[in-house]
Amino acid sequence: MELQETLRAKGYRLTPQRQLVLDAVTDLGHATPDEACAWVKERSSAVNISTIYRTLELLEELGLVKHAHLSHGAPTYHAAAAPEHVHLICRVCGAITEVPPSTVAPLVDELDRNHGFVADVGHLTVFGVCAKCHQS
Amino acid sequence: MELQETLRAKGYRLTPQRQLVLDAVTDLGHATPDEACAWVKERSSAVNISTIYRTLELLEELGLVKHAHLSHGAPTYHAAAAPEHVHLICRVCGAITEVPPSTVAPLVDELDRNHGFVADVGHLTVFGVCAKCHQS
DNA sequence: GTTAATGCAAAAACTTTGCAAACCT
DNA sequence: AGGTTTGCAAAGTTTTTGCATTAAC
Repeated sequence: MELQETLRAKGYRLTPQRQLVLDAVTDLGHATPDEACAWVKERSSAVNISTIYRTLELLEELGLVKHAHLSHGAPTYHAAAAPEHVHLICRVCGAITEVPPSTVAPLVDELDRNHGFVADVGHLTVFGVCAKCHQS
Repeated sequence: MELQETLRAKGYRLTPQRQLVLDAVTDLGHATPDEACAWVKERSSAVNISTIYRTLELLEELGLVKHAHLSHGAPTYHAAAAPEHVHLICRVCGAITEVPPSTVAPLVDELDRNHGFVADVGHLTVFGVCAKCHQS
């Protein structure tokens, strides 16, 4: 689905800024508002930081991006078009690994059956220690 | 283990403020720095918000509290002494449910076996829609 | 008496808001 | 043309830092 169609379906307009912000998030994989802003600045004229915030909020409303609070402070956005994935974050080295949702399918089933809770897998983040750091 | 012993083992001192902050987190179950500050203010003389921040950081270093990024922005702390639990957060009504770690044991095993990733269950948060909100 | 910890105030980081000018359709 | 979106600047939040004073040991 084109960005323009999605926007116009709700009376919004396609602007270069909106396309750029979506491109930034898609290309970066994970991006804070600041990082997205920097990405845009590198390859086009700068987009104001407040526009970045407004655009990310809009894109999230449209379901094109999602956000999670991965690190300390800033929220991290990623494109919803990307295949859903679970984040593994190493607390020692900070590395972010992605694993397929099938990994957590049993958990999702369990929560649904026993708690009536429908988990949003695309938003799931597991903190811990990665293989590399666990050796030391 | 007493708070005082734990502190002194590392050359730190026990102060009323530190005891109060730990009490706040323990009693509240989940608390943002601001909420902990309010709790203290209600039953004792006020503790400066910067002291709250410094104390939470210290208590976390000592392993007495842990934090997660549950909501938008503010980190949420909980006592490490409390039994470990997984947080289920409903994106519709905001309700926080706690479930025992056994629920996610299969997932934890899987991540360890296939990715060498040792998950920190006490820090695990699952976003989704709770039973109540899912009906509508 | 030493050294660590607190409170205060100022700064830093992050996010939101109002409004005139510019742009999309 | 008409309504939406942007950039700018200012204000709001949340968190951190420096330093003199106070308190723990």
